[in-house]
Amino acid sequence: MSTTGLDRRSKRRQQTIDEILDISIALMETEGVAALSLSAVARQLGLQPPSLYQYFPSKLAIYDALFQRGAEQVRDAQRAARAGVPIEQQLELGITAFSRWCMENQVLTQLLFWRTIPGFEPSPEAFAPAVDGLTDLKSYLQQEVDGGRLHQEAVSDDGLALFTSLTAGVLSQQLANEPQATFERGRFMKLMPVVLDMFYQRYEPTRGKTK
Amino acid sequence: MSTTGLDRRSKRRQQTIDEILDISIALMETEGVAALSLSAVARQLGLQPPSLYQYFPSKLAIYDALFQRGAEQVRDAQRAARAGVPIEQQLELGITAFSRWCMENQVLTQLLFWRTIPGFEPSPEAFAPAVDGLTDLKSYLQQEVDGGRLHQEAVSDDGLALFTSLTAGVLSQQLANEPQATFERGRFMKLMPVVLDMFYQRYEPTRGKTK
DNA sequence: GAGGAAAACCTAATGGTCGTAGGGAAGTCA
DNA sequence: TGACTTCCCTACGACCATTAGGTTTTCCTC
Repeated sequence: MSTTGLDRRSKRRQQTIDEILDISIALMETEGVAALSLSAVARQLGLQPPSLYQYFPSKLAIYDALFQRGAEQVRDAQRAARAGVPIEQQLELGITAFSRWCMENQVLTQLLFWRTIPGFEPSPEAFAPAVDGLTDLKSYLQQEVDGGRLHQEAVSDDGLALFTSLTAGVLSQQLANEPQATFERGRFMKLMPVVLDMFYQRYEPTRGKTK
Repeated sequence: MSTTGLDRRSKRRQQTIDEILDISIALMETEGVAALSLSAVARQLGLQPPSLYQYFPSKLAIYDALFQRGAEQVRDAQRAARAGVPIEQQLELGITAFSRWCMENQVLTQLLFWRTIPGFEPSPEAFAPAVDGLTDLKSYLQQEVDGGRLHQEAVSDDGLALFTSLTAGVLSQQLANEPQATFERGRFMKLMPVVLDMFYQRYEPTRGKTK
């Protein structure tokens, strides 16, 4: 009773914040990630531009919130895809979920994996879920090592860097050269299983010398 | 005699154009590729901003000229590296030259391989040298196929897409996560020979089934 | 319900951006 | 010298992010 008002107000506030982020994403989809305009957001929201400063201290703060949102979403999408699945399938399903999410959220993907917004660097808080994702990846690779499906070296720094490079490469090419494609039909996206396969071959457990 | 004046003038003009491009690159290096400001360029050049429109019809035209310049440079850097070298080394040397150029020209690399400038799409003219580069790559892969060092499939559309994805991936990760590194010391860059090796393994000529 | 605090929103203004219009000065050629 | 082109300028319009400071609305307490 005594807190209903406060709840009500802060709820409404959160609603507005979400709305700002939604509108921002929509605008970036049509105008480009770096072309986000606070005035345009305010216009769509029926507010005057300075009013947005009630919710975000600057334009970069909006990018930061979007970064965090994206990092959380892509992390959770992978976790959801891996939940309740046999261990030896988890890595592949995670990659698939990752790829699909990226294609369906290209704006956020660009923000997350290419750092091209002048002056923007994610805050530690916004970056935390991205670290989670990397930790998840490491633990799943470790599972594969423990299960005898990957060589020990796969979880080394080089192994991880290679893994992320392979996936980021396919993603990067798809976004830059054929962004309008869907996840299913992307010319580059369909290479995702291929590079995963190549990774497994490189870190074959039996004769897994890394040169 | 009669044309000295004209030559003189057009030479001076070309000089100014080059100067504008040089200043633009320098500014983008410190401020970010998307943060290029015509006013700032004019300031450094000792001109008023509108005067730049004598040399470029718009800001995007500057990006276009830079795109072309970058595409030419990276193509020629690779060609130079491969000139007069045994065939079986050309591909690797080309990749090395490519990687080095990209690390030393990150601004242009970003413009070439990530398309993140709102509203910018390279003109066919600016894109031409990039097509050359891809044609070069194709012919060198074909050489490797003919020399019995790669399977026929390596020059298929998938093979090419895979090749560019592998290299773009390493590059992408390096630029996004460790841009201040040099070519020699980059955590991801040193994976370039690794992914090249993986490519050769995937398209081994003897038992080269592509699954 | 009335009073007061806090939140939400506003207008006005600063200083920056790109790009256009139109005019003057300098260089070039007959 | 006179005509023509190129170069550069000032002035302007339309946008942008952000700050300052005032007003209205909303909500809680009394």
